[in-house]
Amino acid sequence: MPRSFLVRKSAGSRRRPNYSELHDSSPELTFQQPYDQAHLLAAIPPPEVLNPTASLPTLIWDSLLAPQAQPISWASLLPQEIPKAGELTSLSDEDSGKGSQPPSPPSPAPSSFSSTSASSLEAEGYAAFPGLGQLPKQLTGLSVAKDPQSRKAFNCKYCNKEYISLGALKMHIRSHTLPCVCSTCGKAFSRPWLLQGHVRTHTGEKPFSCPHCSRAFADRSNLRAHLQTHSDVKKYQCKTCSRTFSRMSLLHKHQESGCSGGPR
DNA sequence: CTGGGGATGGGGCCC
DNA sequence: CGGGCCCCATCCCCA
Repeated sequence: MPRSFLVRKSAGSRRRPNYSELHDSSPELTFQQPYDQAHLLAAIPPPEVLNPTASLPTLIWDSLLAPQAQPISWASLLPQEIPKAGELTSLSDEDSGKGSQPPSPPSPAPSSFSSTSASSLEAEGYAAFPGLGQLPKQLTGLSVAKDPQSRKAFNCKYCNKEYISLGALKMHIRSHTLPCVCSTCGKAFSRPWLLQGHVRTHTGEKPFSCPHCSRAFADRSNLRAHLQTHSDVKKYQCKTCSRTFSRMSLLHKHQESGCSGGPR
């Protein structure tokens, strides 16, 4: 099942860090994507198994998403007191958190990025709505739309998306408020670990090493993708030409560019 | 056009 | 219930 089936953002907003405005999600989206098929494919392994059932996950969401109003201005979110650049490294402090974090070397300034910038941010950015931890009902839309079946539903005040749990909604709200701000560039993120990963782009830290080559990555997912390049068997296959790809995105591109049909 | 790296978002799960 | 982490998805960019 698609992971972001409920909360999809426009491609542009996701990728384009326009710090001058808050990206927003789209209006209610409840697609049933052909997408799952792709997932299934992703699970196909042995070459012999590579069959024409390969999917063609067409991404239509983005095109359907229109920019929304920005309920909260960036100005109001960017903490005037963004921690000095020096505190940056404190972010990696989270590495020491649970241990599942990258085997990164100890960070110089262990501390509390999250408790610093994040909280200060929250204090500021959330001033309007007392702490994310206790989302005000008026915000969460705890104007709770009780659906007909009497099942509780929580609506986001910003985009009106609906969630079946308050926790999910709170998490979603963060994507609007972006409480985690990079002290180096000011970019904001919805979750601390997202910021953490971002910070690595500044520090150059690459805690995830490929066991097959000398490459290292800042993100585990990217290492995983990289590992595919070492694999003889690519996971994603074009059902038209049977060609296989290491990434779904490559398959997408291949198909979108018009698969010639014949195997190469 | 293809392949791959970099960056980032979000749901689910675990503690 | 909340925080943190995992995993997956996807886009952009460049060679």
